[in-house]
Amino acid sequence: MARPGPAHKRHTQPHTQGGTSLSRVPVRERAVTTRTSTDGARDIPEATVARLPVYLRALVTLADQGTTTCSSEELATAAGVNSAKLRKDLSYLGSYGTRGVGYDVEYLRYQIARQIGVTQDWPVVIVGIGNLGHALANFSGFRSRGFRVVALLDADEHRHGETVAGVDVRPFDDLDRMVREHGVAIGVIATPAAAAQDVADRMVACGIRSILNFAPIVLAVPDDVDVRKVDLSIELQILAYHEQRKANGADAVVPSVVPESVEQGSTARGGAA
Amino acid sequence: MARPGPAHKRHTQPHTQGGTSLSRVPVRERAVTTRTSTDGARDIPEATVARLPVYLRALVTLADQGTTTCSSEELATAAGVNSAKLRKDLSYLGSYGTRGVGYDVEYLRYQIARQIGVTQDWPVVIVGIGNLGHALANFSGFRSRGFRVVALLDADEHRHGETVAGVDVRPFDDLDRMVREHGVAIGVIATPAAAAQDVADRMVACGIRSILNFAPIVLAVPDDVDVRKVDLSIELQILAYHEQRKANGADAVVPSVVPESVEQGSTARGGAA
DNA sequence: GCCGATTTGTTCCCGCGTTCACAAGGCTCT
DNA sequence: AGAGCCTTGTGAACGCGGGAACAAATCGGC
Repeated sequence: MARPGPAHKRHTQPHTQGGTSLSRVPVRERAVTTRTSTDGARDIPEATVARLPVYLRALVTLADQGTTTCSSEELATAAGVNSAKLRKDLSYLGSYGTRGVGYDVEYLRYQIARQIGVTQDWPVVIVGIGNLGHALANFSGFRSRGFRVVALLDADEHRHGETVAGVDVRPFDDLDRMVREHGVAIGVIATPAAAAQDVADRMVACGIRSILNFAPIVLAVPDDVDVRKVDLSIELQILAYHEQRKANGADAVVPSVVPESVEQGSTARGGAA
Repeated sequence: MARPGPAHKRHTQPHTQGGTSLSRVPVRERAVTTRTSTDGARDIPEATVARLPVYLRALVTLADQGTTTCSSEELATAAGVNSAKLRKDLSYLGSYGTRGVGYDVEYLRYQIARQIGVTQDWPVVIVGIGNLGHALANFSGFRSRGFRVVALLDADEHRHGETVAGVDVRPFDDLDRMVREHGVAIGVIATPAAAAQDVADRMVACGIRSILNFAPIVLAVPDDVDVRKVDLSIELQILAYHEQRKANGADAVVPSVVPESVEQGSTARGGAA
C-alpha cells in the first residue's frame, strides 16, 4: 500500500498545527485578485483566520457588557493574545480602528463577522446521532453564531423519528436530498471511526466541501474539500505529554502536588469575562 | 484595564494555531537536560508533539491489521503527513528505525506511547455532565488511549447519584477530595461558559495543571497551567470562512456579502448573537 | 567479501508567523 | 491653531516549522 508513484484522485491531507487539520490547495491559486467584493481582503493568513472567531466572541462579550469602544490592548486581553498580534491580524481585513481612540465594538464586530461569513446562517447537517451527535445538536452556540442545523442523520434505524433539538433524525440516505433542499455546505461527522470515511465520501459526492470531523480517523478527501478535525484523545495526549514533563522535571510521578496549593489568588477574576 | 505595565499573577495565555491553544512557559526554561529518564529527548517541538498521537493511532491501526513492519512512507500516508516530516518528527525522539528496512510497528508504538506518557493510565476528572459531559464520559477512546475517568462532577444536584459509564455523578465540591484520592492531574471542563472560569480556578487550586476546556471562553490561569481548548463554533467559523471564499470565487452562491451598508455609527445588529 | 538496492536520519533552505519598534494619524486642551 | 499625548497600523528582524535532497547505514544477492 501507499505507493509513492501514482497520483491518486484522493489523497490524505497534510496536517497543520494544533490538533486540527485543514487541507489547503497550494496549487490552484486561481488569480482572483479583484473579485472578492467591496473590501480589499484578498488573502488572510490561515493563522489569522483561526483567531478571528476568537476576536468575534470577545467583541460580543464586550458588547454585552455595554462596552462601545475598546483599545487593541483590551480586546487582546479578552481574546487571550498579545496586542501586536491582534493589530496585525485586524490590519489584514482593513483599517477599522481610530488612532488615538481604539475600535468601535459594534462596528468591528460586524466587520469580522462579515469577513468570516457569519452575517447570515449557514445550514449544517450532522451525521451520527449518538452521544456526541446529541450534544452537538443541542449545542446552543450553533444558532447563535451563524449556523443552523437543518438535518440530523443516522444509519441506525432505531434512532429514526426521534427528535433532537427540534429536528427529526432521518436515515442517512436522505443526505443527498437534505443537502439539495437546504443548500447545505458544511457537514459534521460524529459517527464511529469505522463509518467516518464512508460518510465523508457520500458528503463529497453530494457537493459538500467543508467537513468538521469528530471521528478519530484521518479522512481522505479531494483537494478542494476542507476538513477540520476535532479529536479528544489527541488533545488529551498532548496534555499528558506536557504533564509528564512537568512531573519528571520537578517531583517524581503522577501523585500530583496538593500541598501548598491554595496560595493562588483563587477568586481573583482576571480582566476577561 | 489591561495595562502593559504590571505583571499579573495570572494571565490569559497566548493562542497557538488551529483552534486549540496551549499556554507554554517561555520564561522558566529550567535547565533540566539530564533528568528525563533513559532516553535523550529533551525538547520536542510543539508541532511534533501534536502529531505524535496521530502517529500512535496509525501504528495501532497497522498493528491491528497484522502489520509488523512499515516504512516511513506507509506510516506517513496512514497518518496523513508526508514522509519527510514524519521522519524528522521521529528523529526527535531517537533512532528507532532500521535503515533499508523501516520501523518495527510494535516497538515504535511503544516508544511513542512512552514519550507521550500514555504507557500507563492518567486519571481524569470531568466537570459538567450535560450533553457534552455525557458524551465525553461514554467516549471509549478514553480508556483505550491511556486515560481513565475517575470522577464526574456537576454543580446541579439533580444530576447527583446518576451513573454514567459506570461512574457516579458527584457534587462539584468533591473535586478536591477526588483529586487527592486519585492523583488526578488532568481536568476536563464541559460546563457552560459562565461556570468555566470558576471551575478552572478550583481545579488550579486543587493542583491540576492540565486542563482541556470545551467551554467557549478564554480561561485565565497561572503560567504553569496548560490549557487546551476545543471549540466547536470556532472550527465551524473557520470552515465558513473558507466556504465563503470558495463560493465567492466561483459562482455567486449564498446571499453572501451584505452591501456596504454598515458604516461606522450604525447599530448594525448583524448576524451573530 | 563486495556491490547494489533500499530506507532512514539529517542538513540546508525557504516561507510563514510572531514580535518589536516606530512612524502616521487623530483627539484634546490651551 | 498648535502642542502634546495616545493608539493604530506597519515595516523589519527573527525564529520555528516544512520540504527537498543527500549522506549514512543495513540487507540481500552474487
